[in-house]
Amino acid sequence: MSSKVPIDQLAQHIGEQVELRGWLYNKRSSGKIAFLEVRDGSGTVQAVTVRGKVEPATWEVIETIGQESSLAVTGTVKADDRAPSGVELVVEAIEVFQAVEGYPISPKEHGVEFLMDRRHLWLRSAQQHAVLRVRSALQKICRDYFYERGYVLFDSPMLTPLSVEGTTTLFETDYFGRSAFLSQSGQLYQEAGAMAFGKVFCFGPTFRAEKSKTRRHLTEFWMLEPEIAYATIDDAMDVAEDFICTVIAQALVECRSELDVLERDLSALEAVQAPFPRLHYDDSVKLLQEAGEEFEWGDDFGGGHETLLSKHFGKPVFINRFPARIKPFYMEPDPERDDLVLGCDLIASDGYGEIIGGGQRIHDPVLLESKLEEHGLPREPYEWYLDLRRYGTVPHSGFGMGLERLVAWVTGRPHLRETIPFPRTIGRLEP
RNA sequence: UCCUGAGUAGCUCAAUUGGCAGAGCAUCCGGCUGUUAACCGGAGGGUUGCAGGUUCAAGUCCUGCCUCAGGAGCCA
Repeated sequence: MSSKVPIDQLAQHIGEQVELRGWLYNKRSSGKIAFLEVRDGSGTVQAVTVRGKVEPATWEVIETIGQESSLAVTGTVKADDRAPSGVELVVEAIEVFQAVEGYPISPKEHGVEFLMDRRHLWLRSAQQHAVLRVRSALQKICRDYFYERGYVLFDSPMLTPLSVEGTTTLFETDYFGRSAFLSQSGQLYQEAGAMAFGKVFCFGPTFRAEKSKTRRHLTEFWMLEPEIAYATIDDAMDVAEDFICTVIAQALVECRSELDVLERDLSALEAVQAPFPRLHYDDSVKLLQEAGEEFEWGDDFGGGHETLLSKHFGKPVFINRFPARIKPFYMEPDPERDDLVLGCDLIASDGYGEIIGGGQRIHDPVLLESKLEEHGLPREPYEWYLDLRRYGTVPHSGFGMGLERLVAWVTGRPHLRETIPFPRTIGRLEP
């Protein structure tokens, strides 16, 4: 009786008879010998068959089945240097669940639109498979980081009656005759959580109806948002720095085989070591101007500026103290400069752009009320938010990290659409 | 919304100055006992994105439209 063993465990079963259940990834045949590349979700392995050493019916099956046929293969595990993974399976029997003909995605090159239209199948390809495994691992690493440090997972709602950052475009939906919005950030609710639990975080999807058409944007993306009571902007930067260093270091260990498949240059990730430079906004303006960029004080960074700053330092860099007028209403003013707020962005290395945005929130109720008014926001929907300042207010800080940008950075993918199973972009809602 | 580029076989692409629409892969047939996106021989496969125009002749030139890409704006 053969045992069922996942492909990534085969090396521990050399000499044993096992049964694999999976799909045909590719096939090479040479008249009297055939090589079936079989995948089962955990990995791929080469199964070898020699004509005359299996039943004629089995050989007939091998000759005719196409890519992505579902099958169970029984055979003996053998170590062989000629096999791509160092291990191969000597076939004794094959059971075909479905013989497939005409699988659309061949092992050759394809265009973006063709692949995106078949995203539900593209996921099976080795590289896409590796990227999404890294995404899965990173989500666990991120959650564990905060669980292990006393944070409480505190889920923010997806449906909200208000916009967090007044200016941004929101997806509007009908809510039993009222208007509701898909959340663009869980932060405001995290502030309520921080006042209840001290340290909280949320990790879920967020939505932006921006008409962005670049490799750095999705309309639905996942954001991790910690919020900490009795914390300043410098505390927030300390947490963000340690968090990123820990996550990258752990990913280098846990995702090594996936990063090999993706041919990621590991030295770029190994360079992610604390401390990260903390650049005052004023100094970033000077730096960009000295580099010959057309950048005025008060401008926000574009993709090119972020790339330039991260290349200059060769590691992630914080920019902090931003002009108040380019940041949302809830940012705490800089006590030393009333035209600045205590906001910070973390720019990833390798040109992957802003992966964290955060800062210190206003804790004074009177100041918060005046900022709401300044930004032209209605007071009524924010009454509960003002309550947080009326009853036991404290200085508090937090940040938001875009998961897809982290995954793109770690895996070295150039485009965010490959870092989530089914990306949502302007112009694409299917599949 | 703006700018730039692309659209030719199922897929990825070529086609000189406007002059017979091609290749590789995939598919089908045949060959090969160690292949690594296997290889070798053969076959089938086209309304050149759509509509109009110029010309003896348009994949190629002109006008309009559609779709896609990635950059700007906006942002994680």
